[in-house]
Amino acid sequence: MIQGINTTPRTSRPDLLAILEDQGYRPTNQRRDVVSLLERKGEGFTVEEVSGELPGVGRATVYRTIKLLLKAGVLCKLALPDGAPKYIMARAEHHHHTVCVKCGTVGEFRDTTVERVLRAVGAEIPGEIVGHRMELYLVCLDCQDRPEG
Amino acid sequence: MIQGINTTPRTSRPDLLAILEDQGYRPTNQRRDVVSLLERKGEGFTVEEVSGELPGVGRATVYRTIKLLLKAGVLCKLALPDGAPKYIMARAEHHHHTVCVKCGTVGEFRDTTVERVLRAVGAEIPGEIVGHRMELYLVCLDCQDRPEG
DNA sequence: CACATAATGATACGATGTATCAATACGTAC
DNA sequence: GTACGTATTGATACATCGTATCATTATGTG
Repeated sequence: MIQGINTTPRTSRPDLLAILEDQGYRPTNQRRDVVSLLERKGEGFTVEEVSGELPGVGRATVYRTIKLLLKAGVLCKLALPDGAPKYIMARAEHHHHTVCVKCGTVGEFRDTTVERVLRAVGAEIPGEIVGHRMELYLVCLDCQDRPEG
Repeated sequence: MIQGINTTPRTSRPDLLAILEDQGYRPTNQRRDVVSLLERKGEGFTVEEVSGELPGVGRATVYRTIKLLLKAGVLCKLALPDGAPKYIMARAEHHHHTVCVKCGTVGEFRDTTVERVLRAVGAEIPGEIVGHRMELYLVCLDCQDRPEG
Protein backbone atom coordinates (compact mmCIF):
# COMPACT_ATOMS: atom_id res chain seq x y z
CA MET A 1 0.00 0.00 0.00
CA ILE A 2 2.69 2.37 -0.99
CA GLN A 3 1.65 5.59 -2.57
CA GLY A 4 4.43 7.41 -4.29
CA ILE A 5 2.97 10.86 -4.05
CA ASN A 6 6.09 12.51 -5.30
CA THR A 7 5.18 11.46 -8.82
CA THR A 8 1.81 13.23 -8.76
CA PRO A 9 2.36 16.94 -9.27
CA ARG A 10 0.64 19.21 -6.81
CA THR A 11 -2.36 20.69 -8.55
CA SER A 12 -3.16 23.64 -6.31
CA ARG A 13 -0.24 25.45 -4.72
CA PRO A 14 -1.37 26.85 -1.42
CA ASP A 15 -1.18 30.59 -0.95
CA LEU A 16 1.28 30.68 1.92
CA LEU A 17 0.78 34.36 2.59
CA ALA A 18 -2.98 33.84 2.91
CA ILE A 19 -2.33 31.01 5.34
CA LEU A 20 -0.25 33.32 7.49
CA GLU A 21 -2.94 36.01 7.31
CA ASP A 22 -5.55 33.48 8.41
CA GLN A 23 -3.46 32.96 11.53
CA GLY A 24 -3.45 36.65 12.29
CA TYR A 25 -0.04 37.52 10.89
CA ARG A 26 0.45 40.60 8.76
CA PRO A 27 1.25 40.20 5.08
CA THR A 28 4.44 42.22 5.01
CA ASN A 29 6.64 42.73 1.99
CA GLN A 30 9.35 40.61 3.57
CA ARG A 31 6.99 37.70 4.17
CA ARG A 32 5.70 38.12 0.64
CA ASP A 33 9.26 37.82 -0.67
CA VAL A 34 10.04 34.76 1.43
CA VAL A 35 6.93 32.76 0.63
CA SER A 36 7.11 33.68 -3.02
CA LEU A 37 10.61 32.26 -3.18
CA LEU A 38 9.58 29.16 -1.24
CA GLU A 39 6.65 28.57 -3.58
CA ARG A 40 9.08 28.63 -6.49
CA LYS A 41 11.59 26.36 -4.75
CA GLY A 42 9.41 23.82 -2.97
CA GLU A 43 11.66 20.84 -3.46
CA GLY A 44 14.09 21.03 -0.57
CA PHE A 45 16.06 24.01 0.63
CA THR A 46 17.98 25.36 3.59
CA VAL A 47 17.24 28.61 5.33
CA GLU A 48 20.67 30.05 4.62
CA GLU A 49 20.17 29.31 0.94
CA VAL A 50 16.86 31.16 0.94
CA SER A 51 18.34 34.00 2.93
CA GLY A 52 21.23 34.25 0.48
CA GLU A 53 18.82 34.68 -2.41
CA LEU A 54 16.92 37.43 -0.61
CA PRO A 55 19.49 40.11 0.23
CA GLY A 56 16.65 42.53 0.86
CA VAL A 57 15.25 40.48 3.72
CA GLY A 58 17.03 40.14 7.04
CA ARG A 59 18.32 36.74 8.00
CA ALA A 60 16.35 36.73 11.25
CA THR A 61 13.15 37.48 9.38
CA VAL A 62 13.70 34.57 7.03
CA TYR A 63 14.13 32.26 10.01
CA ARG A 64 11.07 33.74 11.69
CA THR A 65 8.89 33.34 8.62
CA ILE A 66 9.95 29.75 8.09
CA LYS A 67 9.26 29.02 11.73
CA LEU A 68 5.72 30.34 11.29
CA LEU A 69 5.22 28.19 8.21
CA LEU A 70 6.51 25.17 10.08
CA LYS A 71 4.05 25.76 12.90
CA ALA A 72 1.28 26.24 10.35
CA GLY A 73 2.18 22.84 8.96
CA VAL A 74 2.84 23.98 5.40
CA LEU A 75 6.56 23.23 5.62
CA CYS A 76 8.34 20.10 6.77
CA LYS A 77 11.71 20.09 8.42
CA LEU A 78 13.78 17.01 7.82
CA ALA A 79 17.30 15.90 8.60
CA LEU A 80 20.15 14.66 6.47
CA PRO A 81 22.14 11.68 7.80
CA ASP A 82 24.52 14.01 9.61
CA GLY A 83 21.60 15.88 11.14
CA ALA A 84 21.84 18.92 8.87
CA PRO A 85 18.36 20.40 8.49
CA LYS A 86 16.50 20.77 5.25
CA TYR A 87 13.02 22.12 4.51
CA ILE A 88 10.40 21.15 1.97
CA MET A 89 6.81 22.13 1.21
CA ALA A 90 4.38 19.87 3.06
CA ARG A 91 1.49 17.98 1.59
CA ALA A 92 -1.86 17.85 3.32
CA GLU A 93 -1.48 14.13 3.99
CA HIS A 94 1.00 12.91 6.52
CA HIS A 95 3.99 11.46 4.75
CA HIS A 96 7.69 10.77 5.03
CA HIS A 97 10.72 11.75 3.05
CA THR A 98 13.55 10.18 1.18
CA VAL A 99 16.83 12.00 0.83
CA CYS A 100 19.55 11.17 -1.67
CA VAL A 101 22.78 11.16 0.29
CA LYS A 102 24.72 12.15 -2.83
CA CYS A 103 22.79 15.05 -4.32
CA GLY A 104 20.41 15.89 -1.49
CA THR A 105 17.28 15.59 -3.58
CA VAL A 106 14.24 15.06 -1.41
CA GLY A 107 11.37 12.75 -2.33
CA GLU A 108 8.18 11.88 -0.56
CA PHE A 109 6.31 8.69 0.10
CA ARG A 110 3.32 7.59 2.06
CA ASP A 111 2.74 4.10 3.33
CA THR A 112 -0.21 3.39 5.51
CA THR A 113 1.54 0.31 6.88
CA VAL A 114 4.23 2.53 8.34
CA GLU A 115 1.65 4.54 10.21
CA ARG A 116 -0.12 1.44 11.48
CA VAL A 117 3.13 -0.08 12.69
CA LEU A 118 4.10 3.12 14.41
CA ARG A 119 0.77 3.20 16.20
CA ALA A 120 1.14 -0.44 17.21
CA VAL A 121 4.65 0.12 18.51
CA GLY A 122 3.51 3.21 20.36
CA ALA A 123 0.75 1.28 22.07
CA GLU A 124 3.30 -1.15 23.50
CA ILE A 125 5.62 1.49 24.85
CA PRO A 126 5.01 3.21 28.16
CA GLY A 127 4.18 6.88 27.74
CA GLU A 128 2.08 8.93 25.37
CA ILE A 129 3.37 9.13 21.82
CA VAL A 130 3.36 12.74 20.66
CA GLY A 131 5.16 12.43 17.35
CA HIS A 132 7.77 10.69 15.32
CA ARG A 133 10.43 11.27 12.75
CA MET A 134 11.40 9.01 9.90
CA GLU A 135 13.59 9.49 6.88
CA LEU A 136 14.84 7.03 4.29
CA TYR A 137 18.29 7.66 2.91
CA LEU A 138 19.10 6.45 -0.58
CA VAL A 139 21.24 6.97 -3.64
CA CYS A 140 18.89 8.17 -6.35
CA LEU A 141 18.88 6.77 -9.88
CA ASP A 142 20.58 9.87 -11.29
CA CYS A 143 23.44 9.51 -8.84
CA GLN A 144 23.73 5.78 -9.53
CA ASP A 145 24.16 6.57 -13.23
CA ARG A 146 26.78 9.14 -12.37
CA PRO A 147 29.13 7.14 -10.08
CA GLU A 148 31.72 9.91 -9.82
CA GLY A 149 30.08 13.05 -8.73
CA MET B 1 6.59 -8.51 17.61
CA ILE B 2 7.80 -5.71 19.76
CA GLN B 3 10.83 -6.30 21.88
CA GLY B 4 11.38 -3.69 24.51
CA ILE B 5 15.07 -4.12 24.88
CA ASN B 6 15.40 -1.12 27.12
CA THR B 7 14.07 -3.18 29.98
CA THR B 8 16.76 -5.83 29.69
CA PRO B 9 19.98 -4.53 31.18
CA ARG B 10 23.08 -4.92 29.09
CA THR B 11 25.02 -7.86 30.51
CA SER B 12 28.47 -7.26 29.05
CA ARG B 13 29.59 -3.68 28.65
CA PRO B 14 31.88 -3.44 25.68
CA ASP B 15 35.38 -2.17 26.24
CA LEU B 16 35.25 0.91 24.09
CA LEU B 17 38.96 1.58 24.32
CA ALA B 18 39.71 -1.94 23.09
CA ILE B 19 37.34 -1.40 20.20
CA LEU B 20 39.25 1.71 19.21
CA GLU B 21 42.55 -0.13 19.52
CA ASP B 22 41.23 -2.88 17.29
CA GLN B 23 40.68 -0.24 14.64
CA GLY B 24 44.26 0.93 14.88
CA TYR B 25 43.75 3.92 17.14
CA ARG B 26 46.06 4.60 20.04
CA PRO B 27 44.75 4.21 23.55
CA THR B 28 45.62 7.68 24.84
CA ASN B 29 44.81 9.01 28.27
CA GLN B 30 42.27 11.41 26.81
CA ARG B 31 40.42 8.64 24.98
CA ARG B 32 40.54 6.57 28.16
CA ASP B 33 38.89 9.43 30.04
CA VAL B 34 36.20 9.95 27.42
CA VAL B 35 35.17 6.32 27.00
CA SER B 36 35.27 5.72 30.72
CA LEU B 37 32.82 8.57 31.23
CA LEU B 38 30.61 7.34 28.38
CA GLU B 39 30.53 3.84 29.81
CA ARG B 40 29.29 5.30 33.07
CA LYS B 41 26.71 7.53 31.37
CA GLY B 42 25.35 5.35 28.59
CA GLU B 43 21.76 6.55 28.71
CA GLY B 44 21.75 9.63 26.52
CA PHE B 45 24.15 12.53 26.57
CA THR B 46 25.35 15.49 24.54
CA VAL B 47 28.96 16.10 23.60
CA GLU B 48 29.07 19.48 25.33
CA GLU B 49 27.84 17.81 28.51
CA VAL B 50 30.59 15.20 28.33
CA SER B 51 33.16 17.83 27.52
CA GLY B 52 32.01 19.91 30.47
CA GLU B 53 32.63 17.00 32.82
CA LEU B 54 36.12 16.42 31.46
CA PRO B 55 37.97 19.72 31.92
CA GLY B 56 41.24 17.91 31.35
CA VAL B 57 40.32 16.86 27.83
CA GLY B 58 40.03 19.35 24.99
CA ARG B 59 36.65 19.91 23.45
CA ALA B 60 37.90 18.98 19.99
CA THR B 61 39.26 15.70 21.29
CA VAL B 62 35.91 14.81 22.84
CA TYR B 63 34.21 15.45 19.51
CA ARG B 64 36.88 13.43 17.70
CA THR B 65 36.59 10.48 20.05
CA ILE B 66 32.82 10.39 19.82
CA LYS B 67 33.06 10.56 16.05
CA LEU B 68 35.32 7.49 16.10
CA LEU B 69 32.88 5.63 18.33
CA LEU B 70 30.02 6.57 16.03
CA LYS B 71 31.89 5.20 13.02
CA ALA B 72 32.71 2.06 14.99
CA GLY B 73 29.00 1.63 15.60
CA VAL B 74 29.17 1.57 19.38
CA LEU B 75 27.36 4.89 19.72
CA CYS B 76 24.10 6.05 18.17
CA LYS B 77 23.35 9.64 17.31
CA LEU B 78 19.73 10.60 17.48
CA ALA B 79 17.76 13.81 17.16
CA LEU B 80 15.30 15.56 19.41
CA PRO B 81 12.18 17.02 17.77
CA ASP B 82 13.95 20.32 17.17
CA GLY B 83 16.90 18.51 15.65
CA ALA B 84 19.20 18.86 18.63
CA PRO B 85 21.57 15.88 18.66
CA LYS B 86 21.88 13.38 21.44
CA TYR B 87 24.07 10.29 21.79
CA ILE B 88 23.51 6.94 23.40
CA MET B 89 25.40 3.66 23.63
CA ALA B 90 24.40 1.33 20.82
CA ARG B 91 23.25 -2.24 21.10
CA ALA B 92 24.48 -4.93 18.80
CA GLU B 93 21.03 -5.34 17.29
CA HIS B 94 19.58 -2.69 15.07
CA HIS B 95 16.99 -0.72 16.97
CA HIS B 96 15.26 2.61 17.25
CA HIS B 97 14.85 5.15 19.98
CA THR B 98 12.17 6.89 21.91
CA VAL B 99 12.78 10.31 23.39
CA CYS B 100 10.70 11.96 26.07
CA VAL B 101 10.06 15.50 24.85
CA LYS B 102 9.78 16.73 28.45
CA CYS B 103 12.79 15.27 30.22
CA GLY B 104 14.85 14.02 27.29
CA THR B 105 15.14 10.46 28.58
CA VAL B 106 16.00 8.09 25.78
CA GLY B 107 14.57 4.59 25.45
CA GLU B 108 15.08 1.86 22.91
CA PHE B 109 12.81 -0.50 21.10
CA ARG B 110 13.06 -3.03 18.36
CA ASP B 111 10.24 -4.12 16.15
CA THR B 112 10.87 -6.48 13.32
CA THR B 113 7.72 -5.25 11.60
CA VAL B 114 9.24 -1.81 11.30
CA GLU B 115 12.24 -3.22 9.55
CA ARG B 116 10.16 -5.33 7.21
CA VAL B 117 7.97 -2.40 6.28
CA LEU B 118 10.98 -0.22 5.66
CA ARG B 119 12.44 -2.84 3.36
CA ALA B 120 9.14 -3.15 1.52
CA VAL B 121 8.85 0.59 1.11
CA GLY B 122 12.43 0.80 -0.04
CA ALA B 123 11.83 -1.83 -2.68
CA GLU B 124 9.07 0.33 -4.20
CA ILE B 125 11.09 3.52 -4.32
CA PRO B 126 13.55 4.25 -7.11
CA GLY B 127 17.14 4.29 -5.87
CA GLU B 128 19.22 2.22 -3.51
CA ILE B 129 18.29 2.52 0.14
CA VAL B 130 21.41 3.11 2.19
CA GLY B 131 19.92 3.84 5.58
CA HIS B 132 17.11 5.32 7.56
CA ARG B 133 16.35 7.25 10.66
CA MET B 134 13.42 6.88 12.96
CA GLU B 135 12.61 8.26 16.36
CA LEU B 136 9.42 8.15 18.40
CA TYR B 137 8.67 11.15 20.58
CA LEU B 138 6.63 10.66 23.70
CA VAL B 139 5.87 11.97 27.15
CA CYS B 140 7.19 9.36 29.54
CA LEU B 141 5.21 8.07 32.52
CA ASP B 142 7.29 10.05 34.99
CA CYS B 143 6.55 13.27 33.14
CA GLN B 144 2.85 12.41 32.90
CA ASP B 145 2.75 12.02 36.67
CA ARG B 146 4.48 15.35 37.06
CA PRO B 147 2.35 17.64 34.85
CA GLU B 148 4.11 20.86 35.83
CA GLY B 149 7.79 20.78 35.40
C1' DC C 1 66.90 5.87 22.28
C1' DA C 2 65.43 8.00 17.96
C1' DC C 3 62.33 8.68 14.73
C1' DA C 4 58.02 8.94 12.09
C1' DT C 5 53.50 9.61 12.86
C1' DA C 6 49.27 9.89 15.50
C1' DA C 7 46.96 12.67 18.64
C1' DT C 8 46.07 16.81 21.20
C1' DG C 9 44.53 21.55 22.38
C1' DA C 10 43.88 26.29 21.27
C1' DT C 11 41.82 28.83 18.22
C1' DA C 12 39.25 30.22 14.50
C1' DC C 13 35.64 29.37 11.70
C1' DG C 14 31.05 27.78 9.64
C1' DA C 15 26.25 26.44 10.05
C1' DT C 16 21.95 26.84 12.41
C1' DG C 17 19.34 29.05 14.98
C1' DT C 18 17.44 32.39 19.12
C1' DA C 19 17.31 36.84 22.14
C1' DT C 20 17.38 41.70 22.37
C1' DC C 21 15.95 46.06 21.24
C1' DA C 22 15.61 50.34 18.79
C1' DA C 23 13.49 51.67 14.48
C1' DT C 24 9.80 50.99 11.24
C1' DA C 25 5.66 49.37 8.98
C1' DC C 26 1.03 47.95 9.50
C1' DG C 27 -3.97 47.87 10.58
C1' DT C 28 -7.56 50.28 12.79
C1' DA C 29 -10.23 53.83 14.76
C1' DC C 30 -11.47 58.09 14.07
C1' DG D 1 -6.09 60.44 5.73
C1' DT D 2 -4.12 60.93 10.36
C1' DA D 3 -2.95 59.18 14.67
C1' DC D 4 -2.05 55.63 17.42
C1' DG D 5 -0.88 51.07 19.35
C1' DT D 6 1.18 47.05 18.11
C1' DA D 7 3.38 43.72 15.07
C1' DT D 8 7.38 43.29 12.54
C1' DT D 9 11.97 44.07 11.13
C1' DG D 10 17.09 44.18 11.01
C1' DA D 11 21.42 44.52 13.31
C1' DT D 12 23.82 42.54 16.52
C1' DA D 13 25.12 39.51 19.88
C1' DC D 14 24.92 35.16 21.55
C1' DA D 15 24.32 29.86 22.00
C1' DT D 16 24.95 25.26 20.21
C1' DC D 17 27.15 21.88 17.43
C1' DG D 18 30.71 20.67 14.97
C1' DT D 19 35.08 20.95 11.73
C1' DA D 20 39.77 22.92 10.01
C1' DT D 21 44.27 24.39 11.09
C1' DC D 22 48.51 23.92 12.99
C1' DA D 23 52.10 24.08 16.34
C1' DT D 24 53.14 21.05 20.20
C1' DT D 25 53.13 16.62 22.50
C1' DA D 26 52.62 11.78 23.10
C1' DT D 27 52.90 7.18 21.23
C1' DG D 28 54.53 2.93 19.09
C1' DT D 29 58.31 0.87 16.62
C1' DG D 30 62.81 -0.23 14.99
